[in-house]
Amino acid sequence: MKNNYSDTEIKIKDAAKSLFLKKGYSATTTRDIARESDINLAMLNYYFRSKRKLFEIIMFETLYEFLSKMVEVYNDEKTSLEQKLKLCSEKYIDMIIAEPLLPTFVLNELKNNPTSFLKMPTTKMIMTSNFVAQYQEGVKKGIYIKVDPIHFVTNVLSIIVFPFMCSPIIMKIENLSKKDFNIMMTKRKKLIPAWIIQMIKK
Amino acid sequence: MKNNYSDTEIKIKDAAKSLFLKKGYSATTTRDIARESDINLAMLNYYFRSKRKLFEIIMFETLYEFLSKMVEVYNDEKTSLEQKLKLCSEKYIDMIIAEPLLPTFVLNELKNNPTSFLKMPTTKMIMTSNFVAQYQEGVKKGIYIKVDPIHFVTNVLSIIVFPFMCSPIIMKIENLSKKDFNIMMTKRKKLIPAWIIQMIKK
DNA sequence: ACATGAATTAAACAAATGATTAATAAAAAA
DNA sequence: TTTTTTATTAATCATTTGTTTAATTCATGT
Repeated sequence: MKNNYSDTEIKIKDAAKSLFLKKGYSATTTRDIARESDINLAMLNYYFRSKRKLFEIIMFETLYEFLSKMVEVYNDEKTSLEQKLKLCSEKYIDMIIAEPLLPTFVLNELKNNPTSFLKMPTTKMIMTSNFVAQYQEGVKKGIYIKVDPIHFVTNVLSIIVFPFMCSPIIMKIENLSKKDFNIMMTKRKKLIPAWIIQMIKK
Repeated sequence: MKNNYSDTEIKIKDAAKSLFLKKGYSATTTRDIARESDINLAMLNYYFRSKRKLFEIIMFETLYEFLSKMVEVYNDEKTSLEQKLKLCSEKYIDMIIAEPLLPTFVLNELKNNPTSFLKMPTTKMIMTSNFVAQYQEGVKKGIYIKVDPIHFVTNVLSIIVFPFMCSPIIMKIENLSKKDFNIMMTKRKKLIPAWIIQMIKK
């Protein structure tokens, strides 16, 4: 079996992703990427035509991977709402601990270029997911407090993701190392589902 | 009475703040700022010595203003915890509606330069505020569920601020205009305190 | 009115940056 | 092997960008 992607092409993409995540699009230069990936500067344009094109490919792939993992949990037919809450709290936090710069990067670059999100097929799927349906079912049954599902979904995501975006602040005011911070986030994995349930239960 | 700040100095700062918020530090050029503020390019260096210095002044002032407003609510001796929740939900949402790019800007630039936050005197004050004390009192009385105050504070801020950072996504999946989005956020002003109370109440 | 210092301007500079070119090396096809 | 295509390199180009300079205008105090 032969590899479709050349070695250098992957090296460029890996280095570029790492740099874009760390410094953002504008602060990352093509020479940065060339140095980090240890390739000749011209190879970037040879494989990707332009810095912008390279960025867009990385942005798309990153978004796609992220959203796929989300929809996976939200649309599982076998799990209950409470199980889903536990699962997504755990999965997302693990995910972000593994790539802590991702949320800020995505939301920041999205602000400048919302079109790239429009292209994502999985985007709108969240509101029609099994997760939302189960919540609305619970509302009908009188178990859960009624609120527009968008608020419910937003709240869950807020409580999971936002702390990571604040990590420099939290680490500063609590005198935490990066390791300590991750321990704190790991503790949240169990706390969040309980909070959310408590929040919506009648 | 004479003005300490020259007209052009203010014009530069206003334009620079607007551009830095919109595009970030790196994507904003000194010529952008000169054009936007309708001043000669050299005036930027004349008044602020460098783009970086100008940025740091704006960053400091913006952070200071933001944090001052926060501490103001958190440390009010006259209000109860529940009143504080209502007040800060209302005040912060109004604040961010007035300047919606602020949270993403602050958190994003902070990531690259956490030192600027260290300089803020008000930073650590949050954890020693009356707000936190009142929560811990409630825990002692057995009214509230016990949890590390940092989680409590983080949750409140998450639910208030994060939706704004997601505004492009929310607007896309819900087909909202900017006006619609603001209406949604205005509705949250009343919902959030109820959610938080519900979340911590035994 | 005049002199002094501050404010403003156009022009220029040096470094950085995204991209291209032309030559060379490596790999694949013939 | 020879030919042809693909990959890689160093050098270069044209802009852009942050900053400075030197000349000019404006304001203020005398």
